[in-house]
Order: sequence, then C-alpha cells, then structure tokens
Amino acid sequence: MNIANVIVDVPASSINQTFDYLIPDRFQDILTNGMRVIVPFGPRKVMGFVVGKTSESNFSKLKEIHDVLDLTPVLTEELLDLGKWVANDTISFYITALQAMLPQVLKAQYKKEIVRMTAGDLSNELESLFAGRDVITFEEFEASALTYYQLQKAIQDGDISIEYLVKSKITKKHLTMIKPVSELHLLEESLQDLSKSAKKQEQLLKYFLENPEPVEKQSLLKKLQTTSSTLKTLIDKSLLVSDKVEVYRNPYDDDSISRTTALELTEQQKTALTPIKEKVNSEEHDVFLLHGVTGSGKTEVYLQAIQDVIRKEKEAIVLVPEISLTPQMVKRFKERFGSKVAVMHSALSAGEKYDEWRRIQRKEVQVVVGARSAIFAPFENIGIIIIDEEHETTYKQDDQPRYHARDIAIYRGKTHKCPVVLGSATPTLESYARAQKGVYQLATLSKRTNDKAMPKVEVVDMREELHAGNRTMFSRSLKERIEQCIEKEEQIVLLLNRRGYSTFVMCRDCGHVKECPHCDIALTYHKNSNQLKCHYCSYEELMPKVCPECESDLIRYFGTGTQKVEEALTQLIPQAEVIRMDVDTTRRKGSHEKLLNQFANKEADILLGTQMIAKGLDFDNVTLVGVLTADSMLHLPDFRSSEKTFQLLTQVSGRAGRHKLTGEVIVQTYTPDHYSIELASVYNFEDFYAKEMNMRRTFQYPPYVFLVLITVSHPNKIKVAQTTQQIVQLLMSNIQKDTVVLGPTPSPMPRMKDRYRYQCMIKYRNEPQLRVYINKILDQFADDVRKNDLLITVDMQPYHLM
DNA sequence: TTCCATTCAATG
DNA sequence: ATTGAATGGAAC
Repeated sequence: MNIANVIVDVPASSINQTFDYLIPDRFQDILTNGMRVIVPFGPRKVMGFVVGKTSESNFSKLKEIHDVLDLTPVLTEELLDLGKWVANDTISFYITALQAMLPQVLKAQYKKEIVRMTAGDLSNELESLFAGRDVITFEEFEASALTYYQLQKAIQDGDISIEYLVKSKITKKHLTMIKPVSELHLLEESLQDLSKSAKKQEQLLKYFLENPEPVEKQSLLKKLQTTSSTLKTLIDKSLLVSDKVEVYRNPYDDDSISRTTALELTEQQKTALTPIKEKVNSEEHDVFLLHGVTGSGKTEVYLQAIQDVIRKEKEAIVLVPEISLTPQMVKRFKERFGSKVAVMHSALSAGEKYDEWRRIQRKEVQVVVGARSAIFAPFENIGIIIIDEEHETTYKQDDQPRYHARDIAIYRGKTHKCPVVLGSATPTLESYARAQKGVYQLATLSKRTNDKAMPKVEVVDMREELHAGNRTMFSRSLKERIEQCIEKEEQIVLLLNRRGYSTFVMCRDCGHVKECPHCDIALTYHKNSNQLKCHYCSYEELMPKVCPECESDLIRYFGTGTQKVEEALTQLIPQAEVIRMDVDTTRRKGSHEKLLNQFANKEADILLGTQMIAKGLDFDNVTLVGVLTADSMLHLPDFRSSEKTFQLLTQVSGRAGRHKLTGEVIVQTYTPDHYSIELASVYNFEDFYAKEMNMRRTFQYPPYVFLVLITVSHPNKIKVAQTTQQIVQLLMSNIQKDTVVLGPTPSPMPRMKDRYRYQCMIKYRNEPQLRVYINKILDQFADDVRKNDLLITVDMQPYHLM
C-alpha cells in the first residue's frame, strides 16, 4: 500500500479522476484517506485529497507525494463516499464536491516565485527586477516591463527558475500565557534581592506567588497596570515563563447564556415527537415532515429529540436558513445544550468558521446549528438531522456543486440510520406530496403553544385605492393603522417584496397581468426591444399600448425600490421613525444585527425592508405588519411564484402579535383574488396545496415532473444558440417519450459579462439513464468547452430558472 | 534569425 | 486550470 489515489485540485472534466502517487517512506505510517496532500502535477504543484491507497498502479513512472498537509484526515471515509455521490448526482467534479464540504481556509492557495540560479550577471532588466534579492514573487515580474519571452530565455539559460508553491490559508489564533517557573521559592528569593525602585517587578512576583496558575498576558498587564517590558525582565531572569497556546475564536459569549431545561409539551407536540424519538432510539432511518404553524413550538420538538440523541452519545445536525437572521434560534440551542453546540453560518469570519469546524471534527461538540453547508459536518455518529424552514430556497446551492441540503440530509440519514426531520409552516409541495404519499411521515402542529389565534389579515385591493384617487403606494387603511400604532407606541414591520424587480407588465386599472399563452407564466418586459418575452418557451410579443382586457392605457411595467418607499413614507407620515433594511444598508458585517437591535430597543417605529425581514424575527412590540406589494413576486417568470408568495405572506403574518399584544396584518395587492393571497390570508395551507398541485399537474411542473436546466454561454450569440439547439437535439434522440425538452430559449438574463446565455429545460418523470446521457453530451462538447471558451452548466432540480 | 502570440496536448 | 512546447507569422 505504498501508492495513494489522489483527487487533485483541478476542476476540469479530463482531470475528474484519481491520479496515483508514490507514498514516500516518511509518510508511510501517517498517510490516511481523507488527508490533504501536495503533489507534483505536470510542472506545478497542486493540493489534492487522498481517496484511496493501493499497492499497484497502471502507471509505471509515478511521482512522489511532495508533502502531507494534515495530521488527521479532514474528510472521513463517509464524506469521501458522499462526495462521490454528490458529484454524480449534481453532475459536477469530484474535487468540487469535496471542496464544498470543508471550510474555506482549508482551500489551497497557489503562489509562484522566481528564483535566481546564478551568481553571474543577468540581463539588465532582470538585474534591476531582482534588485539584489535571490527570490522575487511572480507578481513582481508581471508588474514589470519584462516580457514572458525574456523570462523564458532566462529559464532556458538556467539563470533563473520558477518555484511553484502551495500555501495553506490556515490561521490559528494564539494567546500568550504567563506563568511562574515551577520552583516558586526562586520567586521569593529574588523578591528579597529586588531593588527598592523595582515596584512593578515586585508587584508581579507577589501576584504570582499568590496565583501561581497561568494567566493570559494582556489581561495580566491590564490588571496590574504594567507593560510587557517589565514582564520581559522577569522572563529573562527565568522567573516567569511565556507560553503560546492555541485558542478557538468564540463568536458567541457563552458565559452570558443561562441554561434552560425541557418545556412541557402540548398534546400535539407530544404526538409529533414520539415517533421521531422512536426512530432515534431504534436507530432507523425515516423522514418526518413537521408541518407546524408559526408559534406552534417546532423548535421545542427539535430540542427534545436532540436531547435523546445526546443521551445516546450521538450527534445532531440542525440546518437553519440564513442563520445570521435568527440569533434567537442559536440562543435557544445554546441555552439548552450549552457548550455542546457549534454554530456555522455566513456571518462568521473565515477563521471563526474554521474553529467551529474543528470543534466538530474533534468531537468537542455534539450539535451543530448551521446554514446549508453544515450538512457536511464531519460527525461520525449522527443520531438526527433536522432541517428547519425546509421550504427555504437557500438550501439549494446556487453554484457548483448545485446540491440541495435536503437530498444530502436524507442520504446521510440513510448511511447513519437516523431520522431526518423537515420542519415548516409552509412545506414545499415536493415534501408535502411525499408526506401525502406516505414516503415521509407527516406530523402536524396546528395550534400555537400560547393558544393565541393567528393575526387577522386584511387584504387591500390597490386597484380600488387607485380608483378612489389614492396614487401613493400606501393604502388609506394601512396609513391609518400606521398612525394609530405610532400613537400607541407600538411598532410596525413593512415589507416590500422587491424581488419583482424583474419587470412584469400589469394594468393599473384592472390588475391584468400579461402572461404567456402557452406556459401560464408572466411575461418579462425587455426594455431595449420593447417586447414581452416568455423565458420558458421563447414566445414573444410587442409591449401593448393598452390593456388587452379593459383597454385602459394605464398598463405599465413594475418595479420599486425600498429607498423610494422610505422617501414616500416619511413624506406621508412625517412623525414616523424608519429603519430601512435592504442590501444597501446591511452590506457591512454586523450591520444586520445592529439595525435589528435598534428596532428591538424601540429606537424606531417602523422597520422597512425586503424579504430578509420576513423570517424568524420576533419582536414583542410589533402589532402591525404591512406587505406593500404582495403580488410582485407572483408574476415572476417562475412556476414556483405562487408557492413563494404563499410562503412569504404566511411567514410575515407570523411576525405580528407573537406575545401579549394582538397583531394585525395588512396585505396590499392588485390581485386580491389570486388563490395564493386569498388562502394565505386565512392561513389555509391545505386548500392552497390542493389548488397549487392542480396547477402543477396541468402545466407539468414539480412535483409531478423533475426538472433539469442546461445553460450554455459564449461570447458569440449564434454559437450559443446553435450549441443549445444541438444539445436539445441530442437529448431528444435519447429520452423516453413522455420526457419533454423545452427550448432552446434565451436565459432570463440573456447576456451576462459579455456572454450570451441560452438555456433548455428537461421535464421528466422517469429517466434512469438521464445523467449518463447528459454526461455523454457534455463529453461531446468537452473540446469546444476547453478550446473555445464555451460554458455549459447543468442544474438538476433547479430553483432559480435563470 | 529573433520575437511574440496563439494553439495544443498533457497533467500519475 | 495551468503549463511548456509547438507552431507560425511578423519584425529585424
């Protein structure tokens, strides 16, 4: 077993395989599968993962592993296998899948240096570039006036050579600890000999005679009001010892957290929890869909299920969406499980993420609460996997590998023989359909734990507002209620659904929205050509001058920003203090929490924001929630738009009156009788589900079919169109007869970064060989991709159809 | 012949 | 993805 099979850090289709390397004797005993190594690859050096060891190779002239980067494997055997599955399932490279499982700092960085090889004279230009040094960075050369040809010549002459380096980004945090030497009597003796003026030294020695245990340097200096030079004198006298120790960065202050114990469960919670606990204890895999209205106590169910897992000395993974938005959630886990919890989310610094990851790897924690990528936590004995708010689109990764955390969860659940719990107030149709079919076990929490009714939702028809002469974006009833709230010193959350910026066309008079006659999906307005286009089937027509329904000339395309709303709001209600939360005001790290804290401290009356404020927030003084434009998302060119609208409205409604005060919700819309708005306003998920399933069946969308989106991009438009057409044809010749291929059609964003984009979509029910076909097609275009700057991306089960 | 840009196959 | 080598055309 002196040969290692290595997956190298080169994402290219021809490199998507293992490469064999000899294991030098000095690594023989320590090298294990899952470790990172540095290997020579062609003329350079690259990072790679050891995925297997053998004693034979088909290749005769093997190179040696240059270096080993880890003392213990960073990937378990399970994760190596999982990576293979992910790569295959999402049609991406193995290396890409493996990289996705690890914190960013474990990614290698590559550097080139130019080394002087001769003491003799170099050319004038080179001589001045080196300026007396023996080594310079490659960047210095690139910034200079020298050409590659000159460099090449010098290399050929043996005057210089290029050194390829692989650098690790790892930064461990260290603290300096100070302690006395073990022979404390030495301290006492020297205390006698100290000169009278050495007051600070005396103080330090006395301190350590009383407290001989190690103490952190900075805090010591602060406590005794002295400086490091005094300290240094004593260290030099060999009375004190300075020691660097590695510490974890702790993003959360655990000390300030008071512990909680299990709460009394309601009957419904008990009924939901029991079968989950049974599977935990019998160590069997199963998937549970926990359908619970906002405030029904889903989290307590999670917590108590995890309690059992911990009791069995197993581990738990909890996924939450955009965790930085829900500090409350993290707090609840920390309160229950204390230091057994690691947290992984995007707001942490790279170093903090790495430290949390190591706490998991070293089994110092038993619970991880994290965003999507936490599903790859390197636990080896998982007892439960929980996905909260399972409908959230953030669980689908938007770039390679385009995996869905839910799929990974179920896969790992099977390997670890443990239950997977999907929780949501508004489950995806995919999950709910599976629950209905008995593939998942459905548990329903229909009652809130405090027995309070859900807040009343008032739907305001904005067409009527317009007809009554109100041309602002605030209905009379919303304005009135805002004023009342401010009077009573209660707070307001206003949601602008700005995702509808991708402009759809609507008649301000009758609310009619132009839709594609073949797809039942809103047409998108293209400004440059003044046309309306369907991004599914490439149907197009000219922008009409008057509404085809009511012949009003008030037909317009839509799109409004938060800034505009804020201006309008302060104009209309000048006494209102507004906090605006959108991409602009939350770009800086920590600004998110800051704004939310300000609002929680009642420094403002109104919190105005986009989607990001809809989730998980819990303010006890908020009694009014206003949705300014409930329909903007409804008309996106996305078959999930109704589902997303329903989810959003339900989520925001849950924000009002969570505590003592009763809440109210006002939803403004131009389409008050759309079923997603109507049914969300009365909290009727069942009917929405039935209705939406009908639509999905009629138009053949998930969960009735599976989707694949193939996007082709290239600087030349004709090339893109041709290639996509070829792909469609190749697909057509392979697929079963009930499989549909739509397109080619321009992508919703037809040109990005000077590249044209075309796409085609596959809708299939049963196509066991589909991945094989797609891979074959990709192979056929591999040359084109490599040589001609062509790009083909495949998204299995896409969420964003662009 | 020298210089430079582009193409191309190979990477264990 | 990145490389050195091959290729071929323009500049000297």
